[in-house]
Amino acid sequence: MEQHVNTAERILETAFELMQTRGYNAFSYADVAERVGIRTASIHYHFPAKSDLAREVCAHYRTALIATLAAIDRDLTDPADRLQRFVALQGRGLDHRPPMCLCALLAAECPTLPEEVNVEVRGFLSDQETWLTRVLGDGVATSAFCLTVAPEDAAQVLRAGLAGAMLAARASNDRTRYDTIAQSLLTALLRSH
Amino acid sequence: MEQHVNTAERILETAFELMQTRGYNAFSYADVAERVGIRTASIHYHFPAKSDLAREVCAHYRTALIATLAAIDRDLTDPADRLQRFVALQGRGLDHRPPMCLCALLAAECPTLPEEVNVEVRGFLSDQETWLTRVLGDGVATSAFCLTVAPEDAAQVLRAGLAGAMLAARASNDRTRYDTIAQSLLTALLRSH
DNA sequence: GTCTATAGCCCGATAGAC
DNA sequence: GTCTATCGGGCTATAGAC
Repeated sequence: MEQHVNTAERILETAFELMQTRGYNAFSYADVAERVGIRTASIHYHFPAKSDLAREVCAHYRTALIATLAAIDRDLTDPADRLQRFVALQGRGLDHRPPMCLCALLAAECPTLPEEVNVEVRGFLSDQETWLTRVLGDGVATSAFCLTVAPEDAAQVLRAGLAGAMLAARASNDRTRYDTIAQSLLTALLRSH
Repeated sequence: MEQHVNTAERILETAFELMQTRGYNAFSYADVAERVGIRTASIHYHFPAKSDLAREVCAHYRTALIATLAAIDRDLTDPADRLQRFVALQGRGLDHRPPMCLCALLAAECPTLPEEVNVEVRGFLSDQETWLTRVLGDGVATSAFCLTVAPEDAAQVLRAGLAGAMLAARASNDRTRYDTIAQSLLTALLRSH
């Protein structure tokens, strides 16, 4: 019988939380089943293979990322404000744990990931860098700030720095590390006139 | 009978290469045994548990890192040159694969790592940031360059950025990405007078 | 759609012969 | 020190009852 709250959705949400904390290789169908309150065989009904589940988790949250970026564009106009909001949203970790971007975690596992998941990871990176490049370019065009490198290079530096900051924050179990590094990074990248 | 070339050393070297490419969870004693040309039981003789092997791999290469940093200090005096050398050495990947720092990879697995390995990962981060802070501080003191943030903050930004750059390079399977991001990062951080 | 049961594999680890 | 043999467990995945 179909659950009142869609089972596939609950599986996706649970798998996302596990992947965001443990990555792909270190979570199992048994972990998901236990949390959702079903058996592993039921997960296979909705997602035949683990790679299917992981791919759909990525696709689901890439869509959410795109929506988040669109919301930033809608709510704020100043490029510097948009960047601050982006940094802050990335910094919202699960519960009270350090923040972690699914994309950054999976990037570390790339050589052992199913190719279809790797495709999503590269898409994640591309989505973020495309948006960052545009916002950074806008900032230069409107003289909101100036850059010492090209917008597309600054975008890659910013995204890489935030990913490294999340890893450092989780490794040292210190949430504040992300914010410290993120703000220093913005200070170093963006110059007011 | 003891091997002509110490078996424990060969195990350590092989385990290091596997950990640098796959991380901790995705390599097995079987992988190491096959490459070294022995049986898994023989590895257990030298390293009783997998956590023992991983800890010793980390300790071994932390020592190598310290030696490398000391060599940079010995060979070069200009702080900017020292930073460039640091970036270049980190960028030397295995074979023709993208560069990857053992520490950055393991940081992604922290929540699933044996605590004794986590201790080494934090030590790795600390070693690098201590050295970078000193070199960056030297650069400011000798007016070789100036910083827009405190040396300890710039050190964290630099290390995080390089870690993120390695992950991006490996995810997109593009070695040049590391160099591009690293140079942009240095350009943004260091200002000449 | 969810279950029980199980296949088949890989894993880390140990016992004991040599 | 290295081997063979094996244990116990976790994993992904499937078959088939309900």
